[in-house]
Amino acid sequence: MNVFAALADPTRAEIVDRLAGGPLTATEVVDQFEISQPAISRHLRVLREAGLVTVQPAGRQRIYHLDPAPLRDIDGWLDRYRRFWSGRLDALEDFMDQEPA
Amino acid sequence: MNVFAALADPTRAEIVDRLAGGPLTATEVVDQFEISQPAISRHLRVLREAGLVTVQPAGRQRIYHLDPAPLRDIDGWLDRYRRFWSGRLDALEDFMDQEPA
DNA sequence: AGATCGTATAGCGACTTAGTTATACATCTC
DNA sequence: GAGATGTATAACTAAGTCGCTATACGATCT
Repeated sequence: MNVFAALADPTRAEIVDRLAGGPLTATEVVDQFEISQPAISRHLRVLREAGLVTVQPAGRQRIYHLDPAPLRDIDGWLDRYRRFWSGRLDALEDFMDQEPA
Repeated sequence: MNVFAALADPTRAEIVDRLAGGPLTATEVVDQFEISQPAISRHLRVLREAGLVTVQPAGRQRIYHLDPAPLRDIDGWLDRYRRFWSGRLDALEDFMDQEPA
């Protein structure tokens, strides 16, 4: 559901990162981390529920693919804030005119 | 610390959204939500610790400003994934053409 | 069919989180 | 200085999360 929550866990963020390099089976993901297979399975479930990955069954294996849609959503959400760092000086100035404690 | 974790809470995400419209005192933030003042105070603390807001004391008030730096960081992190939705067919192909062991 | 493999789920414990009310504390007003 | 105001912290509770081990279950192999 909440993509930010799904990405908040460092293990999950790293799984997403690895899947950016191409699909992986569940076991291949397990092999890249120190934690147990059930723990990875659960992370994959959370990523699935967040829409960040899709599964393609292949016999007894599950091939996990990155689904970039939620990341694109975040990119869109960031649009509201880009003015703060995209060279609009008035926004920057607006942001700057304070005395940090 | 973890910006994603800070943004995972819907109340905090909305506080960030409101601060994009300009600085607000703690009380002004409290007035925009149904939850208690201490709850908001804690959310503001989390946002502060995540670097998403800065505080400027003004007498007994605290003026909270959005700090876009962590959002810019997310924007940078997304660079690794933009190829997935920015129409580059070779990247898509790159992503498709593999046969996991 | 029976064993094995790949993966998911169940159930538990330790820890964290988000809310509450009560209270502390500094600042302002009188 | 005394009271009020703005904000943060403390103490607690309910609920969620993340790890583990044990186990279930379908797919494959023999």
